[in-house]
Amino acid sequence: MGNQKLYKGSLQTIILKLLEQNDKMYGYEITQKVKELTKGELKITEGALYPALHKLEADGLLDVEVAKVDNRLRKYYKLTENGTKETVSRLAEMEEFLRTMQTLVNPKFSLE
Amino acid sequence: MGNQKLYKGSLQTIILKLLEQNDKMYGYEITQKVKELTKGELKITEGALYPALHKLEADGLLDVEVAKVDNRLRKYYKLTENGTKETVSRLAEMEEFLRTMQTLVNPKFSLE
DNA sequence: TAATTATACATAAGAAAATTATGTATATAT
DNA sequence: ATATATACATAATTTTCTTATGTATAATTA
Repeated sequence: MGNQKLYKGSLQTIILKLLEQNDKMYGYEITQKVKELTKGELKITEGALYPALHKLEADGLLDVEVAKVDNRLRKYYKLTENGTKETVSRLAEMEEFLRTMQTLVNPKFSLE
Repeated sequence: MGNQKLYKGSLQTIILKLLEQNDKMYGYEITQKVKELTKGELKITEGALYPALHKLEADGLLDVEVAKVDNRLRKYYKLTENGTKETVSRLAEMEEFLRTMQTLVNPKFSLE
């Protein structure tokens, strides 16, 4: 770690991608899933996650459904129709970004 | 484009990398070089570039040398000794970030 | 059984890093 | 003559995060 600032700007895309794969997830589950997938490399903080989820919902990309499990609250989020479309384009942008950064920092691969 | 916000946090690393390859560069030259290398994908704005250069200099990673060419001012930046060290670690962080993001958005490659 | 950790949500204050707008000035191309 | 390119700079604002704090229940550990 120590490179957390590089992730700035990519949180929404990460959330959308996870929801594309998992149909519905709740906030805490997302933090754990990301920790697991990245082997602890990326830890999403609550102060970043919840505002991001609220924004995606406000923008019409996510629907929310409240559930009570073991007497504890959970908010399940899933992609709306618009969210599904937006996810495709966000992922395309992410891939382009990753390719571009790779060519910048590792010019060996820039001519492929 | 449209994915400019993904670059947030990576500008310093880009600058350091270019200076590692080119010994010394001035601000405007950096913007043109990045535009060229990324085929127009990334356009560094002056409002981002100059404050970033000033910060890197203030942090002791860059030295500056003023020159006058064709009656126009140029500020040439080059890596300090510390800047060279820091560049190595920033690039390592960047590569790790790129790998992690790749596994998140493209799980096909996550088990390599 | 008391205290800590894990689960699960939330928001507010502040920092970092951009965007956008604006400013100055010279050289070159139309 | 005017617009574009070169070359620097900063201020206001926005976006997105970190850090700190708050509430509450469940499970684990000392």
